[in-house]
Amino acid sequence: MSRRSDLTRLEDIARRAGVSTMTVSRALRGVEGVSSAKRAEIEEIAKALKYLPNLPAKAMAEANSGLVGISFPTLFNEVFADMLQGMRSVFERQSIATIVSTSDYSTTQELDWAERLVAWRPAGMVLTGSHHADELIGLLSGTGIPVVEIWDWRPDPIDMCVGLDHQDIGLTLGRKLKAAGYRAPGFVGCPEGLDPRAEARLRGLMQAFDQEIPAGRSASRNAFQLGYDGCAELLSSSPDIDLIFGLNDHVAYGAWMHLQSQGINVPAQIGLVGFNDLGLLNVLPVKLTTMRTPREQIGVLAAKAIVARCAGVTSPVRLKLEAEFVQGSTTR
Amino acid sequence: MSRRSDLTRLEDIARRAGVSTMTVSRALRGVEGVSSAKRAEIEEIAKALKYLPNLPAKAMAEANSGLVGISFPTLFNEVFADMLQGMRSVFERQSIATIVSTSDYSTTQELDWAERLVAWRPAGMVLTGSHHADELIGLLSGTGIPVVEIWDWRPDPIDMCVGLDHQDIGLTLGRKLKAAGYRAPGFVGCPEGLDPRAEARLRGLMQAFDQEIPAGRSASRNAFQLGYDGCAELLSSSPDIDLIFGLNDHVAYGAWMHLQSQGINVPAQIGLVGFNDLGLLNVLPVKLTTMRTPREQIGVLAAKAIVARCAGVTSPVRLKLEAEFVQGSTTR
DNA sequence: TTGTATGCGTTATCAA
DNA sequence: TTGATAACGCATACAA
Repeated sequence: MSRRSDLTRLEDIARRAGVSTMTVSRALRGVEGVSSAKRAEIEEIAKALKYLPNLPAKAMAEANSGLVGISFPTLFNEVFADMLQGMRSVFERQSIATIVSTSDYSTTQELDWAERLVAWRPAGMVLTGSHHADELIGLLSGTGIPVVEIWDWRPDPIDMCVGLDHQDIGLTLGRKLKAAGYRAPGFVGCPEGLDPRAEARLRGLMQAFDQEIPAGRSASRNAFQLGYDGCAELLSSSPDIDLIFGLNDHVAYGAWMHLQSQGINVPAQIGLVGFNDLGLLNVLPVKLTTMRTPREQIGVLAAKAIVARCAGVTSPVRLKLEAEFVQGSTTR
Repeated sequence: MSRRSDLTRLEDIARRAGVSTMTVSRALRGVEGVSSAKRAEIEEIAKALKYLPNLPAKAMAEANSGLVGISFPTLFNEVFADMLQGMRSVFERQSIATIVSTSDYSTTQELDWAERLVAWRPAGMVLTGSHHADELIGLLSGTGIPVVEIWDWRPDPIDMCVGLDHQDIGLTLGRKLKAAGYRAPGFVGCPEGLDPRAEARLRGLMQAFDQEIPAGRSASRNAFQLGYDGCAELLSSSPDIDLIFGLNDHVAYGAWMHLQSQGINVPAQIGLVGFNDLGLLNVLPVKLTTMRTPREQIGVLAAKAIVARCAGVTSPVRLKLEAEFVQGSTTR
């Protein structure tokens, strides 16, 4: 295997233009200090030779690859896909490539990924949530890599954070529904240690209703199914509830399908509430009561925080965004 | 900004171990030609010093970053997320990082991404479908980068391909339903040039029924909504249909919701067919008739093809996989 | 405005 | 089995 690739290098352009490699480098990077005549000529030659920069070489010279790593629990969830979309819209404009990974809600997997990522000397990294393996801090400290934790907000992030205070949102939602007269809430799709955000929301909800946190099963790959089955279980174990909280919209959707199949009237007999305000809900014959979360915005702001840091801005970004109560027809 | 990072380098380990950098390099890579005593000592020191390889430097020295680029039309579609999952399961085992991009069904965007990717000197790239910008071939030719086109099968891929013959699948499906006695099919979510696979399936279906290809709107971000609205339109424009093909399961799902809302009995009055056999369908009170596509398997095989090529295997992979007819209760 | 010398961390090559 | 040297392609630092 030959060591040199046959792709055009700065040196090839330099030879053709009769200048030094450095002049070409400066010209193509848009750095000051190149006469506009030379710059134009160099750009033309570069285009003719179909020059593509050697990014690994650039990364090595700069001790920074310019890559950004992003870790999500899963991509089988529109919530994370939305945040990813938001980040991409910013990163693409800057020609920043992203290395996306999924951790399956495992801090160990997240840590493994982080180690492999650091080996790439990334320009930044984005983590979902605020629960991480202990070793992660040690790994990151001293590297100077900008880190943004998203989705979760907390006062003392590793570096920066852009997200929601899920417990507070749960509390707000719970109070709203308590004020609407609901007294006996049930929960479908309760987390069991996998999803800390869902747990935090649940804590807030319970606080509003002065209840214990129920045990339950977590939202797995098929949240619809979980909602459907979970609703059936809930109705048989707690027949006197007057309100059902779904862990998220998907779960609530599944629960709604089950309530329909049982001929239970929503909201007359039982109220139903989701979380996130996902687009898929538009197809429900009824509008689900839920909380709208600014997912794409979170992605945009997180990406901008990293871009700004790379540009030298050192402000400590800690953004707590709000969720909006969406009154649907599944609650009174 | 300091140029040298403060992370451990091979040289640091070499100094501590009293050997040369090359010996450390060989030892940590598992290359033959290092005494087991030295190897053990070096590995220990590397661990103590928390050595993480400098991958950009490695990439430059080898003229190959080891990264794999993957392009999808979108990630807001479980189909692509499934294929991604399959690829990841293979690449993660090999510690191969992936740069994933979405093209929004635009060959121009795909081309832009490909250019940026080639600049990374990737070990391979995966493209969705067989429709690409003309310039893409020129860009890739001579680079030696292994390319796999997935989802679509075709006899003459750029390099390798792993996918389905969508037209043939449409034909099979259409014949099956014609044999079941259906005569007047309608289509919801017809593509308009965006999704060539959907068009190919549609051609196959139409061929089975000897009909013209209908005009229509493509599946956008919210396929449920499209199915719901599209079904309404279809019923008013073609009241005498006896069968509805959804562009995919999501669309069919939306259509089903609309049929329910209109009190139309499925399959007694109208049959309904989807495509893909997605997990979300488990929550439907009825099992949808559809075609099951081996999405994760496609991903796994595509990734393995790239890994094999990197290992020196030169076999021309061209895999046509089959889809399986799933008889549900939405057709007779 | 332009060029020269040097370094980035790793691997290939060849010599010992 | 080990080491010295050169090279990968680009950017920084400094000189002209």
